[in-house]
Amino acid sequence: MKVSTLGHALLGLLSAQPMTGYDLTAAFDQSLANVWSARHSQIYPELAKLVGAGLIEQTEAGPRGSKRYAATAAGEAEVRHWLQGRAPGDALRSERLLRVFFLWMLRPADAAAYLRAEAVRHREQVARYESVGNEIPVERHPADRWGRIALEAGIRYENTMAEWALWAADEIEGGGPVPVT
Amino acid sequence: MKVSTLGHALLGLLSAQPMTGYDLTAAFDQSLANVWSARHSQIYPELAKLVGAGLIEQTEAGPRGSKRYAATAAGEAEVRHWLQGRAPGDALRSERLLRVFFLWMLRPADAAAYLRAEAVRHREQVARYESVGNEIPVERHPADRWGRIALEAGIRYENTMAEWALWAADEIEGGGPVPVT
DNA sequence: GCCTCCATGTAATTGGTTACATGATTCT
DNA sequence: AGAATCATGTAACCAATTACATGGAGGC
Repeated sequence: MKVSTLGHALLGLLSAQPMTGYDLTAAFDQSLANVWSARHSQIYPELAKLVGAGLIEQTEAGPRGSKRYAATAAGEAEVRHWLQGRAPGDALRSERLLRVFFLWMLRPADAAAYLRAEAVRHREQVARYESVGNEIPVERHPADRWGRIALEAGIRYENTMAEWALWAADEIEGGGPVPVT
Repeated sequence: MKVSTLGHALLGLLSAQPMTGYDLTAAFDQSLANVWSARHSQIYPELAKLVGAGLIEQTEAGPRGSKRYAATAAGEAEVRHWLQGRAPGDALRSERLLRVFFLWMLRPADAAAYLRAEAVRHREQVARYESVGNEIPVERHPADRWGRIALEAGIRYENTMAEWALWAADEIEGGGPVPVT
């Protein structure tokens, strides 16, 4: 059975604690949203597949027809195996960065304005991340610690991009036509 | 007519100079590969759609049945419009970063090893980017300059992630159990 | 009674990758 | 003659988003 990235993410979450599809959807909307996203319409069918593969099992049936799942031993083993296998190349796919390749089509002042607006957006994201970080004071589960570490990656990434955007804007607007060599 | 991101990328490339589908495929394999990727199987149908929408036109028929396209005035206008519209949120979707959330399932030493290996991979990518940068000495088209600027973003990004990964590894291995507060 | 949140599912469509398929030109 | 490269296309499949659809439980 081949398990998708979404499948591995669900298995990882369900290895920390049993959850319903609804809870999992919320997890993807909150902490996980910044590295991987998924809608409930993708999650529910994936849960059914994982049950079929014996990687998770339903542990409880609650009110409103809710179903709580937990990872089986096989499921946890699958996550560990995934974590130790080769990670993909993961070339970043960014429409925002793609646009940069075509900024020569705008007047330099407009291109610089675009970049400065980008810097602002990246800084705003830093602020959002930092407020997320402040709202999780206590660590209940070891997983929380890793959430913080991933958050730090996000903060550093956004700060780097903000700095880059300002540098690029100056490069274009201030720097004169073309500094060959 | 709604134009996809791929469509805009093709329009942008064809605004710089007329090219064949083969040439465009090569462009996506080289410089553009780091921000957006596309295979020929996606490019050829998209070109047909853009012709249908009047955004590009075939300017020349070469040997081996090759077809050269250029952006029309409407096509160039569409790119400029796209560049000035709102860029999407573009939350980074990274399987490599997703894994970090589940590293609590490994022994700390294994988790740290994973992160140090990540740092190495990011540094390797920096080296690759830098050699790409050295291989484009002269700027023929204004677009080349923007390619360099985008490349700089890639270099800064990879360096940031390498530093973060080393920091995280130390945090886990050296830092003791849990630094609450 | 009404609104909000909890809770689960399916269908349609788009975007993207992998695989299948073919053939012409150029270089050695 | 054979290999590499140029060149274009289609089909099948997978991943992901948006829209459709339904209903129960709890709070006001």
